Amino acid sequence: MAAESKERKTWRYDFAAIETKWQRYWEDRGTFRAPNPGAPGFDASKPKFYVLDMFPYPSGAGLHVGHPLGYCATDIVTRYKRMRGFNVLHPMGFDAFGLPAEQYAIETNVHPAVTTKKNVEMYRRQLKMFGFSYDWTRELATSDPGYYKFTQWMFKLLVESWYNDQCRWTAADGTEIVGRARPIGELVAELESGRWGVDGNLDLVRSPEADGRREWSGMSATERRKAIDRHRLAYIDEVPVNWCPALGTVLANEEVDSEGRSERGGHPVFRRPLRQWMIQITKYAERLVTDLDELDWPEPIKIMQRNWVGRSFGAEVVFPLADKWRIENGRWIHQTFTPAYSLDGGEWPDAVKIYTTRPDTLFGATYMVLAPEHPLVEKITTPSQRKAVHQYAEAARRKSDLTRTAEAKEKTGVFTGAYAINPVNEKRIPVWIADYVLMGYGTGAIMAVPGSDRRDFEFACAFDLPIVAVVKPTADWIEERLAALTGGLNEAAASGFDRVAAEVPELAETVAARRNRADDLGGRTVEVLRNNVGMDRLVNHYVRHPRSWGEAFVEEGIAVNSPGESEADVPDGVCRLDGLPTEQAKRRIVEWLERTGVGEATVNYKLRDWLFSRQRYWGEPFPVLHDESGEVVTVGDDELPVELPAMEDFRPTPAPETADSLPEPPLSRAQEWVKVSRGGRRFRRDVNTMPQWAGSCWYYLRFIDPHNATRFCDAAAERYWMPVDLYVGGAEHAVLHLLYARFWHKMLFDLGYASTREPFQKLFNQGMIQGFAFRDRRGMIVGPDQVDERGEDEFALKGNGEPVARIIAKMSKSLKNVVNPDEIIGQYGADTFRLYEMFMGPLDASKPWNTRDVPGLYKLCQRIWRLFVDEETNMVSPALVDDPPDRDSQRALHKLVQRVTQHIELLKFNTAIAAIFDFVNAVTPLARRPRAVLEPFVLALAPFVPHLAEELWSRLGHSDTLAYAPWPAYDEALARDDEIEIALQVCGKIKSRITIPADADEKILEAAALADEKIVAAVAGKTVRKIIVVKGRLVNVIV
RNA sequence: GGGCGAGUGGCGGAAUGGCAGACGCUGGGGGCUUAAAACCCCCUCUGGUGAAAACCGGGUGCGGGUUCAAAUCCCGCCUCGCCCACCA
Repeated sequence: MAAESKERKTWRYDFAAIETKWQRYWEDRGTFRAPNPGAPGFDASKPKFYVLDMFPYPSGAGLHVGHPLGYCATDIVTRYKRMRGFNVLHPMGFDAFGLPAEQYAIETNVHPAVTTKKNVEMYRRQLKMFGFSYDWTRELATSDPGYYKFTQWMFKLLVESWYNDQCRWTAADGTEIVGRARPIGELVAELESGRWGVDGNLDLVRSPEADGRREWSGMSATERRKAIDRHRLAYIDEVPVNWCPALGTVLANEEVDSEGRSERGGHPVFRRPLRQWMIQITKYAERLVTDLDELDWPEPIKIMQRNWVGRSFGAEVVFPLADKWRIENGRWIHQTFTPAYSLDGGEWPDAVKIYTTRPDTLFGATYMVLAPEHPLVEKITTPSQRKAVHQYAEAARRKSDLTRTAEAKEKTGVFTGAYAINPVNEKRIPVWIADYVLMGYGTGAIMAVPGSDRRDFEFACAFDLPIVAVVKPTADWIEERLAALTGGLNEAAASGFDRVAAEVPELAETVAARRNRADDLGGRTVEVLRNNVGMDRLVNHYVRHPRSWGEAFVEEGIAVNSPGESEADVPDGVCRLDGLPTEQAKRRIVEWLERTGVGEATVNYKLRDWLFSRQRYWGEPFPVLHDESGEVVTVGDDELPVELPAMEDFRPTPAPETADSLPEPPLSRAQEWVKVSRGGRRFRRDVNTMPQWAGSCWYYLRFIDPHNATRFCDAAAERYWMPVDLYVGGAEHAVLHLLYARFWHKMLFDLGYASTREPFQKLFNQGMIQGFAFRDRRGMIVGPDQVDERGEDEFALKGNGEPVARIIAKMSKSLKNVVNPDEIIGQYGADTFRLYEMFMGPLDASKPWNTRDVPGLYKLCQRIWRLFVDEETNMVSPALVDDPPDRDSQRALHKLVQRVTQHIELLKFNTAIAAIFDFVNAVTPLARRPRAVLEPFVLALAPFVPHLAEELWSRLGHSDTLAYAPWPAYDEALARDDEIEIALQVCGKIKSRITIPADADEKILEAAALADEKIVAAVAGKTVRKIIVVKGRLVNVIV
């Protein structure tokens, strides 16, 4: 405790000794152990609070200063809630499986199990230095077999369940839900009983007399298995992957550059289909969107999740192929089916089904486009087009998604030679293929409405296809377009404009006249045009000649160019849209589509099924076996965990750089492990592993009961602790982790293993801690150690003095601006570090680390220390007295407690700490500081600087930890000032200030203002028209 | 291209319709000290007038608007950051 100075003994604030002492105390006594219900020491009378951090991925670099930002915040909340009398669950663990560990292991040639263990130890040691009040008995790591045993068990649940999307049920909390994951046995029972059948696509058919329905009794064992497998929540499908033979590994889209080469090494990458596990997260799309409404999450995160799920409302419409179908008296007749094919309930043969969000624009569909991979392409392409179509489709297939996107500027495509019939106007329209249509969204085919869609417009221009406007543009849009077309005198704009002008003579004349006067053609020109030509003529011109205007009107508006309501010569049964605003037109056309059987309203989602296999070593093995015929069975629960085999060589296997080589995951080389026999049958284990997300999908549940060997978590404990009341982490997980975990939780909820519909009730995103970096004249990055500060915002290179610019950027090795928390703690202590990070600014803002600011917080710790401890004697300061509190120190205390309490609740720690500064500034000068004021102050300090607070608490004579001491109360009346300063304004300008009793009412304030001599002077000679009095703030005199 | 967020002193930030710049850092001045460190006190948005006290004015990215009153609300623009990106 004692730091000895050279000349005389003083008893300084010795953070190192204090922090070590109290960390040991907490650890030895198990101060922060949180018992589960029923366990010894559990107090059922207290409410619960579950505070969760996003657990770290233990990388080789160790903790950097960004990690503790969120952890400091949750620790403050945790300690505060504990003192408010909550049972608090606050655990920590490690997301220890995953690609970076494997990559690091490959680079350093050390086994990932070894590096992971080492890194976890380093992280744990670093985390403990901060004095976070985790219940360390609950620590877990996702790579621990005792943990992934249950990850595998949950994967088995996915395999052994299906999603009944027609199941209406009431959850225990009373909510009505449509759709529910159920054990696969329930589906089998329905099929076996004959109540349900399947159709040709193996979709479920529930009505007994539906067309194409196949009965269970008439199916072979293999067919039955296929039908069942197709409905499992986890299923196997052929999915294209980015296969890089040279690296011997499959790459994520982001790891492939736009040239189709690997980002690392620049080796060729091939798109190859691979049999992989997929998870039907899409079944939960609707619930993942609607359940967001009741969560206390930042709105931007909710928006991101909604966008990711991408729900849209529209219609599916059938476009029959022209050489197969004709229409007679409103009835569709197929050429070859005799008798005429019945449409009731069945799929249309020889027809293209499209999805659109704008069914109101159906009359403007002048051609169609299929994705190059669309299954119909083969079938409909005419012989003369076959070669071109093939080439195009093949080229598209090789391109990665990224490449396709990168080339998005130029529209490309090929005509198939086939025509389809637009069902609303019975026109023959050509069918094209183009890579701007994606197989993965909607039906993989579109109707092209170049008059109402930007991409279709570009395509129609590129290939000279007809463009029909079906929505009347607004005057605003026409003006904007005109301004763009006539803007300035530049040639390109003018030539675009000339096309319009050629057909509207008055318009041309006006412009020519102005052009001759060398006037500006922007701005006012539009005004002149509007007056000379008239907006109606311009709007009508667009409706007749949209192409001339160079851009499509894609917004909503009034329908045009379709049969109108009042037109007499329209045959019966034709849909009339003209004159209707978009919303009504949509409703009318959908009704028409459904009545005539060529379409229906549908909901579509961008969300895709989740690709769950990775061709990597360092992950959870799949708990499944493949037999020689390809049949898949799950292993028994008693065989879990399926342990990852210890392999000397965990590296990927490079393969020859040919397009037909296939990835060989590292596990395939563990030959003894791979081969399994059961009951005389021979099986092979799945050699893929699960993605890193798997372990983090349910770790918050394992924390509740981490040592349970028989169940992932005790049911009663789960009911007690869930949901997580506060979840803090970085925004980089806004979509994927949080969406996957929500899905996973809902699956467990449906099957009765989780008691809440959502896992994380409140979410908070911490901002990023950035760093300063320096850039010299040539743009090279220079480390801060080589830079001198020359003056205010002026920096120069050490040595030659060349000026450098300071930038704020992410902390990274390449910018040489990473700050190591160990160093800061070594120099100033954990309490100072915690204060600094919390005082930097709002928790959710990104802000730059500036080590220069740290000593200010260190000074605060020292000042607090001296309030209590006499440095000469190492005794409690003589200024600390047992007097009853005087008004000033009492007010300071109540202000402090009020502000700290309110700001902790709002997670505004920077301003809470400002309140602590204010308090210290207020009581430092006092010669006598009452114990009744300083004791509660220590308690209010405890969440922020727990070590210092414990030390002071014990020096004040308490023998027990303050971790469970009741949080100090405050009285708003005692926190209030007796007198306050009021601003006096004349016409909103401050002219004077007065000090007046805080409770002065409006009348007194008004009178005081009018009596003030500066106000009297300012209003002299004018009539006072009005006086606005804001109590406690200001008086504004209007003259 | 779309979505989301941000822009306030030399710096981090405070104030979410009511006194702009709380609190901290940096810098400057002073005190204590043989001296230094530490510590304590004062000043520190800006222009003008003034010896000074003080007084007058401007100011929250830019331009407009609403209001007695705008950093805060509305419209338009600029810059930066993050996420998504041909989603029909």
